[in-house]
Amino acid sequence: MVTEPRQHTGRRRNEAARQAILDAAADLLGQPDGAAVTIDMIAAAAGVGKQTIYRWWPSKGAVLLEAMTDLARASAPTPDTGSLASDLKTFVSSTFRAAGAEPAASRLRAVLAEAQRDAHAGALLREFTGRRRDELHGILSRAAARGEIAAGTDLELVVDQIYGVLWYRLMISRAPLTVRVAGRLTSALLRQFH
Amino acid sequence: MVTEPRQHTGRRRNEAARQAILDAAADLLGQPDGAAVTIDMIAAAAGVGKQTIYRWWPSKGAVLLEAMTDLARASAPTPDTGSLASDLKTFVSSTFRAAGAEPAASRLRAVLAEAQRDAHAGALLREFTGRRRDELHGILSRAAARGEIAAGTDLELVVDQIYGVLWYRLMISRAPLTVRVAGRLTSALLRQFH
Amino acid sequence: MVTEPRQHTGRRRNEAARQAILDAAADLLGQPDGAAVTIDMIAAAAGVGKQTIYRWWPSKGAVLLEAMTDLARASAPTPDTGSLASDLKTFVSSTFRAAGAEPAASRLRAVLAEAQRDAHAGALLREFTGRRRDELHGILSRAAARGEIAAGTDLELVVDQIYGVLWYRLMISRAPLTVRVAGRLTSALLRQFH
Amino acid sequence: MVTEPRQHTGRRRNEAARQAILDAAADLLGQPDGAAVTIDMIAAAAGVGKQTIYRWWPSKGAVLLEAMTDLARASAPTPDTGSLASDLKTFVSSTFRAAGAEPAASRLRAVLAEAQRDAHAGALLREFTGRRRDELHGILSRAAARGEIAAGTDLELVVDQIYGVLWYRLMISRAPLTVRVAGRLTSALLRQFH
DNA sequence: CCCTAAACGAGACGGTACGTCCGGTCTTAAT
DNA sequence: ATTAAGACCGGACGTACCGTCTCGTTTAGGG
Repeated sequence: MVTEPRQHTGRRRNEAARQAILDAAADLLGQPDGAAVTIDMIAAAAGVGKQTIYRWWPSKGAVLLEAMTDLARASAPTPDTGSLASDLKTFVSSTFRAAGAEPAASRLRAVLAEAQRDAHAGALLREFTGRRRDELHGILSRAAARGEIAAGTDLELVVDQIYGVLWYRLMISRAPLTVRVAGRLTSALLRQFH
Repeated sequence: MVTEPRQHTGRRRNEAARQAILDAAADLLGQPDGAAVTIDMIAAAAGVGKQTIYRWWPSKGAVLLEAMTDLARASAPTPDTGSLASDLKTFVSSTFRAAGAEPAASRLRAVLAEAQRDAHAGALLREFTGRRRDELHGILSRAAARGEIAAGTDLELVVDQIYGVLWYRLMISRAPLTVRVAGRLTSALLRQFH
Repeated sequence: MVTEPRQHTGRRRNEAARQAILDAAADLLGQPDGAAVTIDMIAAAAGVGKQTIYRWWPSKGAVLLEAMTDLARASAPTPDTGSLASDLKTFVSSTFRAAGAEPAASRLRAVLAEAQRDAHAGALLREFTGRRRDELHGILSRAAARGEIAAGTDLELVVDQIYGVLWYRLMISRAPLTVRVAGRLTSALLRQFH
Repeated sequence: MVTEPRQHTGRRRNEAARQAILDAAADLLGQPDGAAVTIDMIAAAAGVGKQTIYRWWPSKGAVLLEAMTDLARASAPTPDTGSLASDLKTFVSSTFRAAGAEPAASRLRAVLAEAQRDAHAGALLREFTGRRRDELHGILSRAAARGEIAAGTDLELVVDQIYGVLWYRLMISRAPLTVRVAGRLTSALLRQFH
């Protein structure tokens, strides 16, 4: 990736450089061969000095996590049709479809590995997944308020079941994450709520 | 760890050295601080040359996976009381308890990270988890044969939910993996089957 | 050898590190026990990463040769008294005395061995010895111009005879390289010139 | 090099294996690219276990030296025509011609380097060169007895000059070792004797 | 004729050095 | 003050080689 040189911005943070770093990181993370992403690769691809990265992020993992998070920000809004079955199916299907396809799947795998070794990345991953959990939890708690879920149900555990299946298939079994699977999982959970 | 020198075994593989390597790897993997395990550390702790490791394993990840697998071999037998509720509760509880406690949790985290970068480790992890899945699947399919689970239920997806919750809590949320959680998950799944 | 940390010099070569590497190499080369000098030893003694060595020199031999060359730079000036007998005796004596004594002798032995295996070292050794040959050749050609050496004498061969005796005694016979030997060789050569 | 398997010789040393080792070593030493010769290469080329080498030689250098020495054994006899000029010219010319041509030159270079690091090789090299010196010394001392060399001439130093030029050109300057050079050197030395 | 002892081919082993790679820190010169 | 550039230290990587070791096989030669 060759770009024309950026304008310097003097003593203010160069927003274009920040974006170039995140773009380069996201791009490299998505390589399907799962090759390791190094700081030098990111810096070279972004046309940036390494110090410019370390001035703003505490570690390589933090850059990767933020790059991944940024990509996922432009995601589908939480559905709210008033029906648990419909909202849940929509949410789970779109989540599985997005996470299961390349290059997102590669990115998630790389980022999870990074998070095991790098405390900053671990915290950012927890934050990222926390936001997603909150959306899902919102769907469930609204349904519970409507009486669609038996009182006393451990909603956190339901969330774990859904994201557990997602990450397990991504990281370990590499089984498919299709809309069909999302549908089956949703049906099973609805039975669980009776 | 200083030991007296091992006997050589001539041109045949030295089984004692093999075991020393796996023991050292297992030991280092269990360090609670999550420090990275290096090949040099394993070799030094085992009193072995690095080449002796690379002669028999294709990569560091392969050693770590085999060490972890060996540890887990001496695991609890699959329960078979004739009651799904009882068998499932027993299995999930003991699995969660074992995986959630140190030093196993640290080992699993390190090994999962390694498996994302190292194809050999990935294959061995899939093999290892596959054996555990098979046991659980056995419990479920016996219950299905007895009519305790509705025909047409996707048993693989049930297994995914259980191990998904396990790995998700280990890797990402670091939420506890207690017997209490195992009980709630078991109850929820039983409701899925009706 | 523990020293306070060096100043960094940013993106320009750190001259202090360069000198520390050459000093360490020269120092290690002079060990009288003839122990092999390794890159790790040089790096450790210089307080430098190995990469800093390999960034600037193509091989271990190149470092050793440069270290040795640097040491020899501060050598005696070429004599020029107007008398061949006097100039030659002075030059040969001081050369033999310097090369035959420790730690120079150990250094020359190690460096010659390195030069047989390492093409870079070989080229540098040729360059180093070439400079010494030139000085000696200057003495001889000035004398030839004065008529002290018969026309048609192969001066290169005379130089070979002198340095040949030096290196042969250093490398192979380990016979002494004393002022007395230098005197005899000089006398023999003067007879040769008649 | 593939050969049919050798006959075992029971509890007596296998002479064929000894010769195969020396042949392989000599062959590998003569490789013009100056590539390093390893024990494993020798063993493989000779179809021999490494222990069979180390049972009979104390180090790699010792094998190489013996291989080289064996080759040189079939060398020209010492001339003795009764004339110093003739004998010396013959000896020096044939010596220079043999040592200066491939593959002997490569072998000598490799062996000299080995001798700097390996004490066994050093001793054997000294022994080998000593035998050659003795032959040359014989020529000179016979001439001295005939009065062709002035009394008091240091014959050892004459020998040093001849072998010094030889080894210096081999090891360092890589200047040619031709019959022409041998002739000039002989003439120069004869003038030393007057 | 059998039995023991030594030599052999093979190759695993412990250890050491190699040259490469990468993370995170530092400094310079330019903006 | 921020940037691009890239040198720097530390340390892990995977490979190569040395010299030692043990196996199982083969033969010689003494009982």
